[in-house]
Amino acid sequence: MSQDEDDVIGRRGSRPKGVARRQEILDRAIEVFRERGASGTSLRKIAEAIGVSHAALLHYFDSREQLLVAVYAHAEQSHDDPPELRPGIDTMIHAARRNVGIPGLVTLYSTLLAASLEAEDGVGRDFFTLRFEGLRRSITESLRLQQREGLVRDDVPAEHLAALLIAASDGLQIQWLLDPGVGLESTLRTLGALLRPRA
Amino acid sequence: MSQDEDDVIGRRGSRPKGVARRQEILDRAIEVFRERGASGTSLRKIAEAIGVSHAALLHYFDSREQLLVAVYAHAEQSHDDPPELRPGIDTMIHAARRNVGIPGLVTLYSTLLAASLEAEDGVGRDFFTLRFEGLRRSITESLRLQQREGLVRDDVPAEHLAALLIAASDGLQIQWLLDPGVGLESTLRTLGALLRPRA
DNA sequence: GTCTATACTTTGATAGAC
DNA sequence: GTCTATCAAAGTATAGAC
Repeated sequence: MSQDEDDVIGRRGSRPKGVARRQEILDRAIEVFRERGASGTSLRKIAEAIGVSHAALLHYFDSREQLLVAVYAHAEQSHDDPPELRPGIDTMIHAARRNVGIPGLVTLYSTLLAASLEAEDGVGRDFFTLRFEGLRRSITESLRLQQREGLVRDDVPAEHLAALLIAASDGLQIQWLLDPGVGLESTLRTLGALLRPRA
Repeated sequence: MSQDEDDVIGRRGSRPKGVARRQEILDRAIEVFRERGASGTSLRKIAEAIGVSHAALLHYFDSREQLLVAVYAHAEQSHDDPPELRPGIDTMIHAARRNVGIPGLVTLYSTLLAASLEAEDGVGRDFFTLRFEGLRRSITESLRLQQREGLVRDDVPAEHLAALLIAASDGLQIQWLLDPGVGLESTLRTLGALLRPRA
């Protein structure tokens, strides 16, 4: 495998082109998306808001989709990792509470995810496929442990619970974006109650 | 209120322009989307597949978004209504089993939903906001009844369960589109198990 | 290595002919 | 009611300045 091959979030192998400048662009792009989402964010608008030409952006990112995925991935990475929480309902609640402060990034996530469904392949498709695989695996593993410890009901398969946790989080965020009256955190807590063993 | 005002799925009031031809276009458009989703479906591609000019499509639909929303709404309406099922986990499983045969329309749904999140207003935004409100209300009502009948555990609020059902269905469909190995129906059945009272 | 300038192609949308 | 012609904006690609 070549060292210059791209990975899913657009980084290059051993010879990144302009790591520092690239990071700077990424940081400023996140600021642009944080409030207002990806609404009407053409490559040219983003470039204008950052203060460069749209062609300069394409010097660091091969396409608009790659830039957007990199922005989301970078924003996700820069989150404080959950404070000593094992993957499960608590980490999802933690993420939800954080996300209510950055609706633009939540919108960006949903938009990129939907766009990735339409593509046969591409950066977005690979990114989200790997993301879901990784999430399901780690949550399943964690839930299985919690089942053995009596913290989670063990009469249902952990794989299903993991997929349900992720699905519920994603789906609830969408409902919340359309109607902030939907209680994101409280509804997730109810899901947590469903997971607890029958006393 | 004017009779010519559009409703959310693009129908007009008392003077529809070309109802028959419009339906014909809608039907053929559904066929186009059924297999391959909205992937690369520009207005011109759709028009070409149907056999008209792209301007002709815009004669019946004010915009691309309105056409797509109308296509999805029409496809949804033409489904056989659930056979005597009250809104709840069973109707979601019924819908999921149907959707596995028409992945293109599921993709279209997710795409339109994500696009509606980015718009301040517009046809899509209104359509999905009303759709979720209506679904949550009818499912909540139905679940509350089933709680009284002892079919659903009553130690959690029915409103939360309704939102969770919808969210889980939407989220699982996305995971399933990215990885058909995800058991759509079986995972929903597990959610159904979580809803049942503790024997 | 970094970026501007520029041009190519496709898109959604509009105007007006028939 | 449907077409052709046309538009502005978009994503993308390339050439070359510094």
